[in-house]
Amino acid sequence: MAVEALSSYLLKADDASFHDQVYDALAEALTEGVFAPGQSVSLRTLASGLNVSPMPVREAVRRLIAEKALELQPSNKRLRVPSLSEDRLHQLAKARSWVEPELAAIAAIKATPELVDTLKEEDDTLMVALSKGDVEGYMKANHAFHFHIYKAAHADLFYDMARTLWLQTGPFMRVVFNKLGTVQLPRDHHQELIGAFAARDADTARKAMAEDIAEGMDLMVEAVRA
Amino acid sequence: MAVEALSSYLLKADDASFHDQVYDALAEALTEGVFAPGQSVSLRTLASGLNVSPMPVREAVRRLIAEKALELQPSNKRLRVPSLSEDRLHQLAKARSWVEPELAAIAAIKATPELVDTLKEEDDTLMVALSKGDVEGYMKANHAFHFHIYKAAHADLFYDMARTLWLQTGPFMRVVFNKLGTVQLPRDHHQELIGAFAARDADTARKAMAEDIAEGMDLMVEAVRA
DNA sequence: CCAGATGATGTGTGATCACAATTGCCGGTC
DNA sequence: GACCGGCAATTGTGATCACACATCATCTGG
Repeated sequence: MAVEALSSYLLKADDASFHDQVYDALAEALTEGVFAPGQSVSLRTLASGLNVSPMPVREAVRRLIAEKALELQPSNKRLRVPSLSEDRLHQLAKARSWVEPELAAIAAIKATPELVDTLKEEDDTLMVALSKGDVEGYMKANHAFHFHIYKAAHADLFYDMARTLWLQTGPFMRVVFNKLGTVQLPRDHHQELIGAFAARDADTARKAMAEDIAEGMDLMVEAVRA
Repeated sequence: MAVEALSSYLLKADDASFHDQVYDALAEALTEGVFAPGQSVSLRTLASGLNVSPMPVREAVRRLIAEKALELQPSNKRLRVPSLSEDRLHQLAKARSWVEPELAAIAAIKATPELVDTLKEEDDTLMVALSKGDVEGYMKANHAFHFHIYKAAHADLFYDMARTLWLQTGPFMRVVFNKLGTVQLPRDHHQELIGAFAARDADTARKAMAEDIAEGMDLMVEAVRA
């Protein structure tokens, strides 16, 4: 994977420290599947790719390791992107199937018309990407759709759990979606979700989100098995 | 809190890197409530308390921040132990009430006679501590009891979620228990759990664990509210 | 006697150097 | 041509230094 392209993920925010910026950049890159599962990376390579010294990268990476978005190979002590086992995928699916519906339910209660509008927009851009076969655009829009909801729940701990879970799911999501193509991508239950938020119906939101995730993860389990 | 006493938490394991040892030491100290909520700490202080340079402490602390066991004050950018809000406590309670019963259910299916024996022993030492009014002993034994179960589930992701949640619950658990004294400490549902593991009954294990946690967390919510 | 300025101390952050271990490459041997 | 030994480059880790900023104490001026 082109490490040189990493610098484009660095957004200028002078108030934030370097390692925070580096963390954000790497987190986004991982979530969007820039890195392949099993790919090995190195502090110095990342550092030069991001035009910073290895120091802030070390701290950002340490955090990503804590979140299991990266790992140190036990033998080498060398850095790499985790390759996903079917067992771990199942655990991720289970965890996501609990956390994210929960967030959806909380958000539904607190839902505002503004949120509903935003979600409609995000869903539109998602549909456009879907029809154009744009995998990257689909992933970005889908990510945005979900996390606008989660953010609206104002439940920091759950939000962060969801963020971490996506961080771990990201690297091979890309692989799976590239293999499948957008044709087979699920239509999701986004309309159902939007309706639930408009009606502030927590139960429907929870159920719709649960099904949305279950379908998506089933797709990945199938793809990984092959 | 006496930072000098920190070195006793450092267990000699030459194969592990310094920052791992430092992390383990700080994690255990946090789980056992050595640090008070809201207490501010510093890299150099911790480093000298652990007889290492600030470098490995930085990485260990970075990881603990990622796990929300420590935090950087937004104003100062200074390090401190998070003080717990009632809202966050509720989220912790909800998360624990899902993850840990789940782990108990998985562990029950895989339970061995050895596990049951170990749990019986742990419960005995817990009862002894309880009768002696030994808060610290109670907390250690309770921790050991729960995590022997979770370990037996062999579900890394869930195990780590539980570990992180305890890390966050630790600092003020001590405060609450000190305030309450061992007299009011819940008898727990440990016997029920042991029975479920002996019978490899997942549903009973899940239910018993759920009640165990619910009661414990209710106690803390009450104490925090006061 | 007290308030506000000023210095000293402590803080997190980042860069750089040193080091042991591992990896990868290149040339030589069988 | 395949295999193996040895050297160079790369890796993560830890220590140390420099810096900007916040905090706290002290001192000065009113």
